[in-house]
Amino acid sequence: MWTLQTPPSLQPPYFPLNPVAASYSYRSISIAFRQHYSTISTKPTTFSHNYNDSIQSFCKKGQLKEALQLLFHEPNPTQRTYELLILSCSHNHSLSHALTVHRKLIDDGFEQDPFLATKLINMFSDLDSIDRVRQVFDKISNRTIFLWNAFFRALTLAGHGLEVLDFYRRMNIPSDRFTYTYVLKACVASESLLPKGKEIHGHILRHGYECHLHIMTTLIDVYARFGCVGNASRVFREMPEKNLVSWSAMIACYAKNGKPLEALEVFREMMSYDMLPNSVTMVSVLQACAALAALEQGKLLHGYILRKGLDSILPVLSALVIMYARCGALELGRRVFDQMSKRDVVAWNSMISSYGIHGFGAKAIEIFREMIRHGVSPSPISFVSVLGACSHAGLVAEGKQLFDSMSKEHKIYPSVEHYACMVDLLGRANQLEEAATIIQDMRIEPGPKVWGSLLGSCRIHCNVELAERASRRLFQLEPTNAGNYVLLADIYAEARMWDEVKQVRKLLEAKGLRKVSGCSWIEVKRKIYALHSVDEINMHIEQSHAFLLKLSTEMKQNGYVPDTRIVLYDLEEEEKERILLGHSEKLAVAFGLINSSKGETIRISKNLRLCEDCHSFTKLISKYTNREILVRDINRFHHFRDGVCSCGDYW
DNA sequence: TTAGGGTTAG
Repeated sequence: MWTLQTPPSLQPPYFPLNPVAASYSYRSISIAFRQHYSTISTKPTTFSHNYNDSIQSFCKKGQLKEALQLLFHEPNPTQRTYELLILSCSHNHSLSHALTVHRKLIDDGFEQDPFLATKLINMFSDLDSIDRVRQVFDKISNRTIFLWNAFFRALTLAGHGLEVLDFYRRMNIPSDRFTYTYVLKACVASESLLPKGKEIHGHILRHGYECHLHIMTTLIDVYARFGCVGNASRVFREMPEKNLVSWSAMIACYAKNGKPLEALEVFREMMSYDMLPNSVTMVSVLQACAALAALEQGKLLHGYILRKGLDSILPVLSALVIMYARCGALELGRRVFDQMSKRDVVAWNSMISSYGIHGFGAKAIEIFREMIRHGVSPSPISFVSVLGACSHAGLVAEGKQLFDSMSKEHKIYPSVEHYACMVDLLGRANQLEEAATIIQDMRIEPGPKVWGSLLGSCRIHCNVELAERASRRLFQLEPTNAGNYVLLADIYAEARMWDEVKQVRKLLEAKGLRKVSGCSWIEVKRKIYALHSVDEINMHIEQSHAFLLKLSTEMKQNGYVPDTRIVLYDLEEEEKERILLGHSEKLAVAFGLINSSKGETIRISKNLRLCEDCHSFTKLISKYTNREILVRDINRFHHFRDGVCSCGDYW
C-alpha cells in the first residue's frame, strides 16, 4: 500500500476543464505528481486511500466532474478507471472532458493499450469527432479485432463507408462475425458499391456465416437499401432460422421498396408462425397500409397497437397519423395526433404533410407555426413538408416567405429537396421562368430532383422549350430513369410533335428501359387488390373492363370527352380511347363500384401521378353514381364528390 | 469490449 499525500500546491478543486488551457497544466501536474511520489516511501503502511474506487464510483453515478478532479490525485489510475471515465464522457456527451481524459491517459502510459483505444474510438465516435478516432487508431501498433471493428463502426457512422472498404482490404488480421456487419453497412455509402456488397456476401458465405442471424439480417437490410428486393428475399428464404428482427427487416424491405402488398403478405406469414410483432414491425406494416390506402387493415392494426400497449411509442403514433391520412381518413389521423401526450418534430411533420397531401395548405402552415409555438424547432423535413403543402394548394407567396425564413430565422440552409419544392411551387403556378431562375441562382449543384420538378411543371403547362432544357440535363444526371423520358414524350405528345415522341421512345428502347406500368390498389372487404394497366389475365380486370366500357358509353352521353392528348401513340381516336380505358385507376374505380354497396366511399391508391383523363372521368363518375371516390396518387389526394375534385384541378 | 429490423419529405 502507498501512503498518499496530496501535494500542497494542488488542492482540489483546482483543475481547469478547458482543453486548450488544460494541455499545459496537466502535463505540469503530472510532473509534479511524479516528483512528489519519487520522494515518498514505497514501503506499505497500514493507512491507505484508493482514489480509483472513488473515481469509478463517481463515474457510475454520472458525476464526471468530480471523478475528473480526483483523477489528478490518483498516481496510478487503473485500466478500469479509465474505462469508466471514457464511458462517462460518452454519456455526458462532453468533448472537453473527453480530451482531458485522453491526455491524462497518454501521460499515464496507456496510449498503446488496445482495450482502452477501442473504448476511446467508441467515445470519440459518439462525440462526432472522427478525426480523433483516426488519431487513436493510427497510434496503435497492436491492432486487435475489437479495435478494427470499433474503427469500422465509427467510420461507417460518420459516413466514411469508402474508407472502411479500403481499410478492410488492407486489414492484416482475420475478420470476425462483427466485422462483416460493419463492412456490409459501409457499402450503403454509395449506390455504386452494390458489387462490393455482393463480393462481401461471398466472403461471408466462404467463411461459413450463411446461418448467422445477425449477419443475414444486415444483408437483408443492405440489399433493401440498394432496392434489391429479390436478393433480400433470397437471403431471407434460404435462412434456416428466423426471428422477429429478421421478419421485420424483410417486411421493411418490401414496404420501403414500393411493394406494400408483399409486405403485408410476409406479415401475415409471420403471424401464422405465432411470431408476435413489436413496435418496429408495426411501423413497417402501417407504412404498407398507408401505401395501399388499406383503411380497414390499418384500423385492425390500430386495435392491436392499443391492446398491446404500443400506443405510447412515438414512431408508432406518427406512423398511425400518416396511415390514416394516406388512407383518406385525415380526421382520424388528427385524432391520434391530438391524443399524443408528447410530440417530437417527426409527429408534427407527419401532421403537416398529411394536411399538405390533402390540399389544406393553410392548415399545414398553421400546424407548422403551432409547432414552433410549442418550442419544437423545425427540421429540414418540416420545411419540405410545409413547402410541399404550399405547392399543392398554390400558396406561392406563403411558400416564398417560409423559404426565406428557413435560413434567416431557423438557420436551416436549403438543400436540393427545398429547392425542388420551390421549383415545384412556382412551376405548378405557371411561373416557369422564375422557377428556372431559382435553379440558375442555386448555391449548390441542382440535382435530378430539382430538374425533375421543373420538367414536371413543364408537363402541366406544356412548355416544350423549357422541358427540352430540363430533360437534357436530367438525361445526363439520370440516364436510366425511364420516368424522365416518358415525361418528355408526354409533353411532345400533347404538343402533337409525333416525330419527337417517336425519337424519345426509340431512345428509351435503345437504353433497354421500360416505362413503369401503372398500378392501383383497392381494398374490398379487408382484402387488397392490385390492378395493373396492362393486366389481361386477371378475371377481376375483365369484369371491371366490361363494366368500364358500359360506364364509358353512358358517361359520353353525359358529357365525358376522352382526353386522348395524353396517349403517346399517333393512333386513331377510337384506339386511343381504348388505351385510356385500360388505365389502372379507371379499372380500380370500376372494380370498387362493382364490389361495394351504395353510399360506400371508394378508396384507391396509385403508384403514379393521376392522368388528366382519369381525373375528369372520375369527377363525372362521382356525380353520375353519387359516390365519394378518394384517389391518392404519388403526389397528393384527390377527393371526388358530386363531380368536383378537392384539388380544384390543381395538381 | 463490439452486431441485426422501425418514425416525417421527395
